[in-house]
Amino acid sequence: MTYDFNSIEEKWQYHWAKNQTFKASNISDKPKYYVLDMFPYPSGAGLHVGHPLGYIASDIYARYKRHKGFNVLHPQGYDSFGLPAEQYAIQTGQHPAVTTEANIKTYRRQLDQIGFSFDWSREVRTSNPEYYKWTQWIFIQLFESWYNYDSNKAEDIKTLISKFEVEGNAKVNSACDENIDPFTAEEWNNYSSEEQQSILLKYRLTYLAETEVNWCPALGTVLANDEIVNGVSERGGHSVVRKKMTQWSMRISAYAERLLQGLDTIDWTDSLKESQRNWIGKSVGASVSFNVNGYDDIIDVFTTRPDTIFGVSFMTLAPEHELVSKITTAEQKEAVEAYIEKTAKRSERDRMADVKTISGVFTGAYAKHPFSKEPIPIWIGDYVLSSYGTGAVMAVPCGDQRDYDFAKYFDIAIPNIFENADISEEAFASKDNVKITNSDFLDGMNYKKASKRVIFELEKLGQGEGKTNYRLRDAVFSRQRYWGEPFPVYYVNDKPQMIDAAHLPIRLPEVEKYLPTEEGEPPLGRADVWAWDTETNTVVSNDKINNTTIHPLELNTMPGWAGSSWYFFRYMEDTINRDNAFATEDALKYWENVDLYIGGSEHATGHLLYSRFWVKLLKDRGFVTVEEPFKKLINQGMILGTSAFVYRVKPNPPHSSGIDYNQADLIKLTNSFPHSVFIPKGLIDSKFGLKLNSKEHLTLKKLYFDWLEKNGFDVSIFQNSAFMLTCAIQPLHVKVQYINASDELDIEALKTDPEFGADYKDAIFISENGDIIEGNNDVYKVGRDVEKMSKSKYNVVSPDSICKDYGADSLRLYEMFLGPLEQYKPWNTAGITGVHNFLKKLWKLYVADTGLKVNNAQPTADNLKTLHKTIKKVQEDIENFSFNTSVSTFMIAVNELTAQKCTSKDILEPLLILISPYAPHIAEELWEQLGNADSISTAYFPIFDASHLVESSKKYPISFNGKMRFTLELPMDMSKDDIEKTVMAHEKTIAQLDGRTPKKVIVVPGKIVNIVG
RNA sequence: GCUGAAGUGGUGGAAUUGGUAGACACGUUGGACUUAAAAUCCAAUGUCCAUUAGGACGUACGGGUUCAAGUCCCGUCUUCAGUACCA
Repeated sequence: MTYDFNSIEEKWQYHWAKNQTFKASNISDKPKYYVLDMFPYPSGAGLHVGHPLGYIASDIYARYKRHKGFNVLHPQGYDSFGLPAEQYAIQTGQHPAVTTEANIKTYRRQLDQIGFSFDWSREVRTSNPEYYKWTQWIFIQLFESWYNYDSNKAEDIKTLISKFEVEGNAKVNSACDENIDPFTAEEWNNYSSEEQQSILLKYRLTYLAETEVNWCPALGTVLANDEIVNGVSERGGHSVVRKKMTQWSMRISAYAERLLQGLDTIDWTDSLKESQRNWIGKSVGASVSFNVNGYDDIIDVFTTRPDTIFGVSFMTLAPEHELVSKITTAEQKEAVEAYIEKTAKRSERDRMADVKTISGVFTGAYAKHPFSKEPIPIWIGDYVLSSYGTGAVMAVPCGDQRDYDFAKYFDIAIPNIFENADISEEAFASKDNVKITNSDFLDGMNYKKASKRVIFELEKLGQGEGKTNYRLRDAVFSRQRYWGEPFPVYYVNDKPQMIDAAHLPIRLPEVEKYLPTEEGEPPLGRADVWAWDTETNTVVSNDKINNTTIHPLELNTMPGWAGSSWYFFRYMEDTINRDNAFATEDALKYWENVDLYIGGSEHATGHLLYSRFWVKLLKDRGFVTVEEPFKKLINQGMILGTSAFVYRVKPNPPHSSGIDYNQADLIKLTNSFPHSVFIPKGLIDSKFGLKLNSKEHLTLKKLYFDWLEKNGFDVSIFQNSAFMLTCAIQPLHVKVQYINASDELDIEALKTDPEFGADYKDAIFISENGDIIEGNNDVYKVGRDVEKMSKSKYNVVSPDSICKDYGADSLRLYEMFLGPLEQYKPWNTAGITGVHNFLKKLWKLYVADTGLKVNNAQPTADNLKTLHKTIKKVQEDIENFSFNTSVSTFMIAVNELTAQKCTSKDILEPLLILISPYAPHIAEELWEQLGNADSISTAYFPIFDASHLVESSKKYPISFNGKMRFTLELPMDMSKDDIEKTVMAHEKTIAQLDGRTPKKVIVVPGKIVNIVG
């Protein structure tokens, strides 16, 4: 019997599905364990071999945990709202729901064939109305919440209203918009309902606000930063400007401190926690208010260096700062407006990245220093971002390098307030060893003392206070797109109103086109049936809008991260119980949160931060009991493609002086040279394209000259002159399917390719020794380079073909074998034969041509040693997520047991359990053949017994000055002194020393001997 | 720019707490089997010098600590990712 992986895998995949082998139960005596993958966006291209990497790792872990006696929840679903489906809809007119459904089918088929132990009964899709009903519901909870810093949690907005009714807003300590006017209880009670709504919006955890976006007037839409290349839109190259737009925002900043503190309670990598810490960006300092001369306005700044306040020689506002237009003097108006227009065209990322170009304009206005009362010139500069802090800085050139460069550039004074600091070349930015001088009451103080004093003095003046600032900004939650969750929001007199949760979901309306409207409204502006009837509580036709009972609905949709910020709770609930809650209390209580979460590091500051935010809100409002969604998190790396290149050479027109010929004619002829000639990478000369007068060069030259002659050009004029024929080289991607393990191109396959064959039909390939390849006389070697897998680079490898040719078990093993899970690594299909051969060897260990070989033979000591060192290593590896080394360990075990001719069931049966998380199909099959009725997934993991690994002797490496010269086998229990004596007496030692007396002999028992001298 | 990560043979990678660098594979070369090919099996394979014995060099680069450094410390370079509307 041979290893027929295709039928074995089909058999077991069918078996698992039919018997619901991996269905999780919410009632169990076993301890629970929740393993989750970041769910995929179902793209039209289907899976490539890079996608399942993390899923294989989590599947191994999930299967391992089952062997270890856990009740495992291991679900999967789809993040099925998103831009690509919408782009496709715009191009083809097909409804995104239709293409998404088709894509999901493909994904499911591809995932199924890899043999994952997913509980598909709990699948979720974010674009399903039964799912997004609850995304809308959570949005309403955010709207109905405010953040109370006194209780340090989110509370029902009703508790805020009660406070307002009794005591106004003076004592309210909450996360809210800046600059809210104070009011008394009496004033509050006299406000109109509309005025009250406006005020409450400034406190709600989701609110409407003006935010800046990248607006592309030509496309009539907002663009993401990465849709903008060099300041213009990626599609079409249209200009983009920054523009303010009213959008929903999430007050995530309210949770900044808790998001920061919570990091200490979760088991994530330090690097990931560090990125979140930096993203949250806590800094402690002071806010300082500067009065603007001649106006009532003040400019608030935040500074981490209040101690340097006497070093301020100017202020810089972001060009978008609201005061700029007001305070700019008539003389400066033109320059300021020109500058603002210029910066509106630069993306924020550009502005942050570019620190070399210094630019700015003086507004003509002055602020008053809070202590010295000196006038301070107010500038604008695009190095100040409106979205960070207050959009204004007090510039201290002697203590901040950017301020210093700005001051130098514009010739602004740089007063030195540091004792013994040299600021002739650069700013003195250190906080250590600071001694303040020229600073009135701060003279002689250090950073800490001076900062404290300044804050004290500022508070006395009422011009500032100590303040903690976070870089974390509130998250914009509106998207001007079609394919996302609709908001459960309608507008009465432009004031947003929530639809009662009882009437959810609000389903996406039909539109005839997925583009923005001509007026620049989002695609939902095209819907005809998109108004809310407050009497029937239904969505009705727009023409019924009367603004009394029927009102317009919100036209924006929610962003991609909305649905993914809570999906892990949905899986906890069985599908049948999902109607009345996002998950029942029992389910939430049982599964708590995700024990192991695996996904890409690109989500470090997006998804992973937003999810934590929503979970904290849901906890505050009493819907869940956990503070953090993901206890342990592993980032998997990316599998990159190994692109293949062929190199097309084209002759450059010769250029020779002193000969009479028509150069223009020659160029024309050369450009129409009809042959496609390809040379292998090894023959490329960086200077001339080909090595001059080499064989391949002469081949090209002959073809070229023949062509010239055929067209009536007399080539003899070049024969005797000293001209050089150089060529241009053009590397072209070719499909990696046509490349074998030795980087050789299957020329025939390329020439008959239905897609590109025509381009290569008459191509001439030259081999490494310079000959034209005809038939099988030689091979063409391609060049290789590692790039991201992408359709356009023809380096995409599909798991379908791998499963068909080698089997899912080979794919699973190989993906793990490639290297550490978290690392980026290139895929090269050639290497898969290694693990495939291993599986064949494994099979042969159990099955001979005549049938099963396994018997009840007594295991030998060697058999037991091999088995137990494998148990130990594999268990350690899985627990450390070091899956690549396990695969090597299996190979070593099988090699050893094959050499030992082991047939003992006592060894081979437990070995199958060790391998089953990695290669479940072959393990199940052999397990069954050994006579087991139940699935191997229910078997208990073998117990490691250290007694089988005890060694009596050790092969000591004997080093001289740290260099290993020979090894010596000595008993393990030999004393240090005896080891030294034995080694020193050894003939090889004497030969090495050559009569010298060693200065020192280091003996580390069980490890090494090092002789120095 | 800022933040995070990575650099070891021809290739993917291994190396416990600082203790024999290159496990395990791929590829390559040679051999067995075969009419031949495939499959399978065996052997060699970091680079350089040497007939052998053996030696020198070697973990991105430059320093340092140590009996001993891929591993620890300082500095430099290169590559990748994120940078708030791709998911």
